[in-house]
Amino acid sequence: MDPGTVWDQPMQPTRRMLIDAAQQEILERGYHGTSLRGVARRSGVDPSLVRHYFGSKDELLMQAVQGHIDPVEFAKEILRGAPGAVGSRIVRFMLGFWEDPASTKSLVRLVSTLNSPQIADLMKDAFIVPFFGAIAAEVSPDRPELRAALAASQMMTLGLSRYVLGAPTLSRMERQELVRIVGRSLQRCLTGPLPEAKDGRSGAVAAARTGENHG
Amino acid sequence: MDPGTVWDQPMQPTRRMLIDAAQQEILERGYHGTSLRGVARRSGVDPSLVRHYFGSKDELLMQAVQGHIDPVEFAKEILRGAPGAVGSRIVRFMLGFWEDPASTKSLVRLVSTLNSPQIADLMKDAFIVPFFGAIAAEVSPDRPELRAALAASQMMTLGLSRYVLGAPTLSRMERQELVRIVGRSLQRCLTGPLPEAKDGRSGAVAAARTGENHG
DNA sequence: GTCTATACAGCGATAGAC
DNA sequence: GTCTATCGCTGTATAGAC
Repeated sequence: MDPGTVWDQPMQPTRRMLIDAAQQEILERGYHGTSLRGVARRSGVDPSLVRHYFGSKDELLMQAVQGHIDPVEFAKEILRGAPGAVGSRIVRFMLGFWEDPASTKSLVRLVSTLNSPQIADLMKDAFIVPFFGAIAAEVSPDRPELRAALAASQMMTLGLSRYVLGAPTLSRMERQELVRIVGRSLQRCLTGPLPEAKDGRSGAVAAARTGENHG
Repeated sequence: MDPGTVWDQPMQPTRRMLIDAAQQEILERGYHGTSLRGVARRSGVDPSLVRHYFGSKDELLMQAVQGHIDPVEFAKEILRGAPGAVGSRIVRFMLGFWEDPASTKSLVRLVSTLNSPQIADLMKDAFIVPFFGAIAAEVSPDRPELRAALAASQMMTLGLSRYVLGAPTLSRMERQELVRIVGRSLQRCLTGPLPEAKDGRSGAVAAARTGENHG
């Protein structure tokens, strides 16, 4: 349960330095406030060098945000333990992920998600969908894709509200209470019963279910 | 339940034209892709005129996004009806808000929220907190601020996932099914029992509302 | 008040020299 | 690999016309 080790892997020192600088810049100035020139300035190199390494601003920032995550590996961690407490474990894991004092990278991710639809797509495809998908596929009795989507929604907004936007109530809540409350809600999303359609729409539900195709 | 009428109120025609142009630009090019010069170009005026009216780009975009909303008025609409179905009514209302074909303004708001922390703050303070706060204050038996925060989280991410990011599952779900599923979850947030602390900290004014919830 | 003209520093991108 | 020069674009600022 130590996300930090997964992201960092050897790369050329200059490249590494530029990415670190970019992460700092994103945190301090926001995604769009970060410039190639600023990253170069902070690193003490020429702006064109940044472009030489990354080709474009977007590519630099994508790499600064992406890191190297294996969501399925994380999902396996979560799935080790009682299925009835998977909600709590997800919340605990994500809080640890975001609050990891050893690195600012997880917050870079959150901040960037808010600032750029591109990065949001990246987060979605590279982490959120496979992570929650793997968990729901294992523990959810029916319509796992729907349950994964709902659970992912809750966790993403929890992170954004608490760490980025600073929504008053969620920011002040203690970790333990969050785990309890959000964990329970998540658990219901994943393994609780889904509300049933009241009229004769079960056909539509069944169709939606079989026709579900992530694209 | 017609959000559109609340936003529009008389203002100088040039100002109005510029704001409309800004909203279009935001929708087409994204928040940061929108420029004073682009708005001026679209409106056929000099870029400096835009600055004369709004002072800065941020101010223009804030006004283009803000409109004139009275969240408490909306909350009153929601509160008219059975308290046990307030969750469904919120979802139905918000979906109508976002999908209103008569105007693109609600989507401008969503898109902008994703793109700029400033706008996100505005949305939070001017709409989300008072809207959900007013509802929770009326229907939630205990800790209404916490319940409002949780409910707001769910709705915001539903909107972002469905309309902006295009998360696969949530985007394809039918309106009716969303109302049912998310509505029920919202209802639980607002009026259901909260999980109790093990050290007995939060006296979850228990029982009372066992009819609607317990997923 | 309403509007235009001009100048400025900064940005991302590109081409090419060493 | 590293750097210089240059392009068109941006937001901002000031001066001034009607």
